[in-house]
Amino acid sequence: MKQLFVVAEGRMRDRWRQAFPDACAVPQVVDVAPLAVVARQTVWLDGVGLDLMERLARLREAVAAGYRVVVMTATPSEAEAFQALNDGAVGYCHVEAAPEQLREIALVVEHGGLWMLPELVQRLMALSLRVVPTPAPEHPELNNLTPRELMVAERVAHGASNREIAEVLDIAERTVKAHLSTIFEKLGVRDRVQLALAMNNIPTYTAVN
Amino acid sequence: MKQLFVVAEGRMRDRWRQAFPDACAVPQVVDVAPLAVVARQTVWLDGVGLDLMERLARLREAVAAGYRVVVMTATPSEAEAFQALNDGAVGYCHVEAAPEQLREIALVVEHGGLWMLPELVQRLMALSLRVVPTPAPEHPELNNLTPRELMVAERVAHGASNREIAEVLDIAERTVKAHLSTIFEKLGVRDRVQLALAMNNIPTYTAVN
DNA sequence: AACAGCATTGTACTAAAGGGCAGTAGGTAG
DNA sequence: CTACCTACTGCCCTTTAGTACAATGCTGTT
Repeated sequence: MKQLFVVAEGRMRDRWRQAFPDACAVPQVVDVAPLAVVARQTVWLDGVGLDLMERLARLREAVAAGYRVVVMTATPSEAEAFQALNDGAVGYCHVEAAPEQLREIALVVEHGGLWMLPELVQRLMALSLRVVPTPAPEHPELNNLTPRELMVAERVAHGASNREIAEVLDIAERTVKAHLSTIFEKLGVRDRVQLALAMNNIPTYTAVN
Repeated sequence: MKQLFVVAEGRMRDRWRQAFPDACAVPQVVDVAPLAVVARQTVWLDGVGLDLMERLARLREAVAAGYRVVVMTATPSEAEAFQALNDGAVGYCHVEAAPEQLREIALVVEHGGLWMLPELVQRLMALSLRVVPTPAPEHPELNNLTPRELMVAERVAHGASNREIAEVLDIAERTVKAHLSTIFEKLGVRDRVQLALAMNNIPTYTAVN
């Protein structure tokens, strides 16, 4: 499988050459699109020297042309990564990635996989969990809370300490604790952290082990 | 690379056997963990017959043990997929996937890639874009966290206690605290509750009432 | 070699959090 | 009136959380 490197300066980097001896560099995808008799070829997009819009345009062109596109950058950024993958890229890596790394990436994307920096994968998933139709939305047990308990719970849900809550509600700190104890039991959580997460519809996985 | 299939019923499916003639089935990952002399082995987790919590527990065990985990399901769901990948899985597919497909997936994950149903990839990206571009609540300081610190922070963000984190990461509770102290300072939060909220992009009000 | 950053852990201590027990007080349903 | 719920609070105690100070080992870089 031949690799196509799209570079603004039209220059191949040594690492790419090391990774794929028979790779070739092209200034733009459109130029080679007609030549791509073999469908599903992999295109490596070097964004260095291009601004955001230009890069995006190149990416879309390549994707539209039916290529598998891996976006390379000198300054990996979360936002850019997601943007790229969202626009059809199947990989996002550093321009200076090691040759072995490049070959790994090629292998992955050529077999239908997605490749990005491990940290980004984590971030991406964490973020998605917030917007995905929450499987456990709205605690029904919330209705079992008394008005006063709800006040306390809401403040904990926003990171307030017992002392702060006591001050705002003008009650003793002991009372806040008393409310919290019943709240914990009613909602089936064990401490204020889990309460805060539950109040914000964020799942907690600690019950096991 | 030998494939491990974790199944509740202890039964291999024909398709798996076809894809990997020398694969073996095990009832649970923990049972085989000591045998895994070769690091980074791939584990296929069949969740059929298990409830959500059980599946999650198995997944975490396997991930903690250092395996690459592919979660298989009979009823693919967006939420479950993201959940699984968020908890460290690197693949999510159908239990009845074709043998060729399984081999593709194995290849992808063994080379550091991520594999999931194409539709899910689209959905995932579309969803992330809705939350990522918002520069306001984004914590840029998150990039200042070291890998280890990030691990701890993630767990706290899911409601884990120091002891639990220490157990999972196999370090002293004291070390967890040490990491947390640095995290608090780096992210500008004062305790684990605010950290958990910050990690989930939930605003905190403590100054005002 | 010297140095910085990361990861790790210990002792010891302070401060929150959380719970058990007990008691007061107001309101409401029976 | 009695029983019950909600709200509130005290004392005392245990468990977590979090910090201060100190130290070791490893891994890169200069």
